[in-house]
Amino acid sequence: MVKKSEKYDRIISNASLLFAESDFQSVCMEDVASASKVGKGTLYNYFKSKDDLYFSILHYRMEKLLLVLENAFNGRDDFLKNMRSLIIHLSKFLNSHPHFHQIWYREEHSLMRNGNLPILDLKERILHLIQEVLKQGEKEKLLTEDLDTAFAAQIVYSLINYINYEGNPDNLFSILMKGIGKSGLDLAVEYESFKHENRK
Amino acid sequence: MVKKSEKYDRIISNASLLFAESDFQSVCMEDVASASKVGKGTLYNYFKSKDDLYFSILHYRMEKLLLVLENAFNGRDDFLKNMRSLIIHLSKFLNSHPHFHQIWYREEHSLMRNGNLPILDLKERILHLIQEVLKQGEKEKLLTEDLDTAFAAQIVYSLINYINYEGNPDNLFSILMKGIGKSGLDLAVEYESFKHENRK
Amino acid sequence: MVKKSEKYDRIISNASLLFAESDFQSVCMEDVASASKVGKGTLYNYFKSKDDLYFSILHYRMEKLLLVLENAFNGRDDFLKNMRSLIIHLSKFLNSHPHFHQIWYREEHSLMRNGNLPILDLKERILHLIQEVLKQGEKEKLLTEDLDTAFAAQIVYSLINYINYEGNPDNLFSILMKGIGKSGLDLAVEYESFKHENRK
Amino acid sequence: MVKKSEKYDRIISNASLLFAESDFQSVCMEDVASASKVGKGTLYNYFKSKDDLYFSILHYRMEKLLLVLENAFNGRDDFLKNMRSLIIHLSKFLNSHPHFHQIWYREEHSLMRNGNLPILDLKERILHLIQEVLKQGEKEKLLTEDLDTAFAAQIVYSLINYINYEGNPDNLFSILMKGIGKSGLDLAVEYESFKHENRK
DNA sequence: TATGAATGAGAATTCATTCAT
DNA sequence: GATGAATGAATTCTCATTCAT
Repeated sequence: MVKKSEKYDRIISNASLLFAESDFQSVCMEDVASASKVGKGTLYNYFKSKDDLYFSILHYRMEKLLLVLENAFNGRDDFLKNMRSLIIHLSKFLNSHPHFHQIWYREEHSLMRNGNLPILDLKERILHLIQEVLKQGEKEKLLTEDLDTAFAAQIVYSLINYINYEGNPDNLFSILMKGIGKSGLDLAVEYESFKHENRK
Repeated sequence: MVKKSEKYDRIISNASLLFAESDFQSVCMEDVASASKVGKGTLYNYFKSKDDLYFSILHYRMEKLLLVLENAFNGRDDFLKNMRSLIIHLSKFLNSHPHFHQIWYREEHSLMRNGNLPILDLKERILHLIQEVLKQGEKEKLLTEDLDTAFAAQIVYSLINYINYEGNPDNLFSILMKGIGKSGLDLAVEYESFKHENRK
Repeated sequence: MVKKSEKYDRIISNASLLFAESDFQSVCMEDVASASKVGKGTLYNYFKSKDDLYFSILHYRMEKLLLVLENAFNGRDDFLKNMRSLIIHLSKFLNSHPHFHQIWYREEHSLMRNGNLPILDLKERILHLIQEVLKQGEKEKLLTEDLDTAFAAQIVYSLINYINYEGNPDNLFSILMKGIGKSGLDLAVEYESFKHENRK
Repeated sequence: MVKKSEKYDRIISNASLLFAESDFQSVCMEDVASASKVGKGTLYNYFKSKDDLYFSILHYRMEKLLLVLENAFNGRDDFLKNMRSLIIHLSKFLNSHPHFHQIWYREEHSLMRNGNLPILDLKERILHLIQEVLKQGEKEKLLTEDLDTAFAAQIVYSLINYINYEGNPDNLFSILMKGIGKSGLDLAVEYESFKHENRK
């Protein structure tokens, strides 16, 4: 599913740039074609329609992101390590594909409205993965008792879109950790020292 | 600037609904006109262009929202009361104008890109207001020392879009309060009890 | 139903010419528009689509033709007079609208295939009218006994398309009259002398 | 010219079906290729263009039809036998190639317009053959005196398209025979009895 | 010879905007 | 002011044809 021709990749990349710069309707297929150095008709050999192209960008990247996150999450490590790994890989991925990031953010709502099932499924799987990490934290008694992990996963997910627009995500996650950590334990502090340790 | 004819209001309201249901390009002036029970040409007596109509929706509502928030914020009350007031009024406003809420969320990014100055200015003023409230909390020594209030205001702002989509915003803000509150103080707990007090 | 704007008429006329000269797909809306001296978009104010325009030509003219034939058929006159009247009016009408005639002929088969109901209905009514005239001839004992008038009407109808391409329709109808007339009576001869009478 | 590869035949057959179902522009070379189980490029080894393919269908079949009719017409037999033979073979041929029949009918007019010479030539030769048979009838004093045989051949030709769409062509030809037969002789009656004889 | 990916000319249709009434 | 018929620029998508393999 992930292996496609080099030309498919090229179109996805160039179209991402254009769609990130302007909105869906302001980008025309002619421009996508010439930016990708292919003929207009060629686009339609790879994508059924403009809509298909647009959603393929999301689907293709989200699929790859999910793979990255699945690799980043390692059940054997402890909660803090896994959480940090998740965040770092996520951050890196979004940095490598800023145009995808922008489109993803923009489409959060309309995706639900339009009911694009394959993409909604990918979103569910990403949320599920985050929740898995949080559940581990719960087991390790590091999180607020009675924390609704599904709800917390949503918050993390919604903050994803905030990462990278503000450079260093550590400030944000420091607040997040304190917010969801057990009172008295002050997870944020541990998280901070944890980072310094790792940097050595 | 805020006082306009009844017809202006009607167009803004009906257009909001349409623009919330579909995206900018999918809504045509003909539909806006007939939904508003005016002729197509009449729209152009009130708005220079379709773009102008679209951004007028944002501007008109954000202007009213700012008024509401300015009234809600009362320097004489204490931080918790003001913060809560802010949140409640915000929540109510967004509930009364769900279509505006949807459009606002959707445009967060493109606003910056397109550099629509009057609207960016309104956004700045809303951010500034939130920051003022946070600064008060800082003065009252209720927040994490060295908290970057501008940054925290951004987080609050970004969470605005999350409110109402998940019903009761209290869970969310409980986490937020803990996240930005001073360690040891556990602002979230105070916030919780504060709510119960007020309900009496 | 028959009263339409002058512009509607103009478009129908000009489009007829173009569609008669080339086939459906070879005519483009741009050409129809400029031939009719209207903007391209204006066509779509009068016709939902290119298909609609095409079939409107048929419908519009067939409706008028039916009116003409209904006026031509006069139950009080005798069979020969009515038949001749029918033929003459038909001939005149097709001469005045040669482009329509060409399109009508071309579409005979595809109409049935595509099941354009309003037009099929008009065709049925034209066939019915011809059959009425033939039934009168039957009553007057001028036709072959046991002649299937529905079938004979079909033959007359199918020969309509032949009229005018060969100038004087009298030769054709002389053969037709002999073919359907009662043996011994030689209707064709009567028909011939009838014409000469009328010319005096 | 008639002998071609098996692949040529296959393409002609499959293309006939498609062109009979839809009109020229609605059939695409891709469909013709896949229906014929050859690659798209291969079509262009057999036919210069789509137009060429289309007219080759007509030409190829009309050429074969002409052969059939030439064999059916036998100067030594009498008029009625030859006429009947002509009709039966024609009827059989059109029954075996219904898709060709449909296309042929549809193109009657545009052929003249487009001036496709090889096909117009074939049409002339078919008309000529019919006329030959009629001339024989004239010699045998079976037809209306002064009948214009060229004109009568045209009528017969134009009725070809009617055959098969209405099952048994005998009713039609009975009328035709009466129409062109000598008065008093009543060719139609002879024709009827002739058929019964032959069936024995 | 056979193939089918690539191409781009071409056509239908939409819709913001204008302007005569 | 209010209207909606007229306009044509702009855009998506199709498909005959080519040509490298």
